[in-house]
Amino acid sequence: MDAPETDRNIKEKGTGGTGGAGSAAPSNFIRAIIAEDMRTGKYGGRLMTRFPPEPNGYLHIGHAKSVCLNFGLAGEFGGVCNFRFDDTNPSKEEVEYVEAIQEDVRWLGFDWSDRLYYASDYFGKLYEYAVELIKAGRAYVCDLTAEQIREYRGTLTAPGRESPYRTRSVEENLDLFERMRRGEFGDGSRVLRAKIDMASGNINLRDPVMYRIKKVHHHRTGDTWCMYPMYDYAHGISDSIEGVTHSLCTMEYEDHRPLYDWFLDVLDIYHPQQIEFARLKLSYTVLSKRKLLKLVNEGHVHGWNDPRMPTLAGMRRRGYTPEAIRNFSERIGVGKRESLVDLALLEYCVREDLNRRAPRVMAVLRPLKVVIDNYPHDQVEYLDAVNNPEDPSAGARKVPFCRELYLEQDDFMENPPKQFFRLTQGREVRLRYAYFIKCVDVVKDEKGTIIELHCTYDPATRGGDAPDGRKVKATLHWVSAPHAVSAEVRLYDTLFRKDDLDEVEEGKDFTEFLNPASLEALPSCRLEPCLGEAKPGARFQFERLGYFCVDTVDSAPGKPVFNRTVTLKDEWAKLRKAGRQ
RNA sequence: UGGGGCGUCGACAAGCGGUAAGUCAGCAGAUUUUGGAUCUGCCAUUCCCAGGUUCGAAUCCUGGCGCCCCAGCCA
Repeated sequence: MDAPETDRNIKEKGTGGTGGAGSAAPSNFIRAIIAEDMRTGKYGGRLMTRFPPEPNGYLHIGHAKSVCLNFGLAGEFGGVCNFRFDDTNPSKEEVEYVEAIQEDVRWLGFDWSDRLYYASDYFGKLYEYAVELIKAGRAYVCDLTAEQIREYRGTLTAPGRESPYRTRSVEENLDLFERMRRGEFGDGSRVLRAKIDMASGNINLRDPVMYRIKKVHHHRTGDTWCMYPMYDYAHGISDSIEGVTHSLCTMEYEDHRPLYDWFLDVLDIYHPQQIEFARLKLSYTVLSKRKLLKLVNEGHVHGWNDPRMPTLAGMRRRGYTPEAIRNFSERIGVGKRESLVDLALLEYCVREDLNRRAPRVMAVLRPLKVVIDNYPHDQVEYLDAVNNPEDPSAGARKVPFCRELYLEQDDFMENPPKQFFRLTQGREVRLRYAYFIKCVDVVKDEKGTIIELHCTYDPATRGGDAPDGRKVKATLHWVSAPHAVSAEVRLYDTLFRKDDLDEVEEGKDFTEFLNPASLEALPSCRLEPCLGEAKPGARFQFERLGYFCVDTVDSAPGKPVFNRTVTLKDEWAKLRKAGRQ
């Protein structure tokens, strides 16, 4: 195998690692194994990993962990990572997925150069190896039905029985296998099996199926084949053909490793090593393609890219950044034990990234009309506002201010608890970048709902500072009523009300724990005028509220729809919540 | 006496015989024109349990206990 060493896997700057001295990346057992193999020259100083998704669904945050691990480690040690679709089961796989998956990995920031492969590229070679195994007396065609094979397999505690077809001659097996290939037999009528050990404690070794007949059109090979190789047979050989050195997969494949090794050993071909790590579990969501598919198919969400989905497509639409996800992948570590990662860690990672880069703007989600009684009727002032206090290079902008404004309904309380230090009657607060105002009157409708506030402002506090040095306890965001842009803003909460959805009691379905309040759409929010022309995908911090991005699907020119990516940390919300309990 | 894996703070996670890193969460305080950000301090005398070896054990040994995975012609 040749070993391209100049390819770069990482488009953007990687996260560093322990490959070099003084790096900050935490160590993990896989990095340690690779470092040791590199040190001893086990593969001639070569490192090749691979990311092998099956194109039968969209990638989710759990896959991101694997992508970051495989591409990240390769980048760190000067190796490469191949992109390979594990497309051995055409009845479940679709081109829609192969395209979406590539887009997701590219978006995450990784580049596989020209190393895009498909297990189906190797169908010919796989067939030849199968013939070789038959000739060596290590594989046979079995006529048992699926049901019979299951019966003969035995149970977890009882050994299996050998198939009556196990002793067929090499000639007969060769003939039958060739005729299987030619399509002479019906689906499910025969399979090719490896001849290993029907009494093995490891059920995977009880003469596993290598090929099954499936007269199904394949998205790449068309109708060339009417039988397809099974994962266990195809995967190790694919790794071997490509010259992979470290084949990383999740823990449930640990029992398959003896089989992975068996095929390569018996065939006596290049032998990569399989290493297993624990798959990611994230609180308040599900990470299994089966469950995600169900959410999509049953309409619990609006597609794979619904912003509430833990798919990369959903998270991207929600406003997550690749940097945040890569950082999250690094922080969670890699181990062998099952663990449930706290959603709060993911949210921390997005906030950390967005805090640095998202321009700040003001947006009022639940508008409450305010009239500044002593402000001139036809006057408009343009006040200076900082775009990002974390980034001076982001500059400043002008924000219009006039007599009629909108404030957030939550920022006014008639009978506030003592911890509430926002606006109330008689109290003075600051309007960000504008003036100190004091509430002098409250207007209600016949039902007693507050519909308007009357305030006075202090002209001497322009910009937000009082020349006499007096302080206010709160600074509120606001928007000029006549200048405001109206837009829909979608607030998201966790998709589920339960943190660990594997802990669902017998007889209950995980969908029973869906959060009915996971989406709240606010149709008429009032935004600062500059937001009218925000481009789809653009991310902002709405001051005091959270990070939002322009929806790429439902926004129209001049009529943006915003998705809340994540809230800001909120002391007041915490106090309120504690007070209720 | 089926096979395999795993058990370190509320959640992740270092540690590899020399006397429990770090991060998130939480709590307290400083600071603040975002109750944001930032900064400080606190948060495992103890590593599933019980024995043993050792001057010394989360790390080694023995025996328990607990959790996860495997009986697709899925991956």
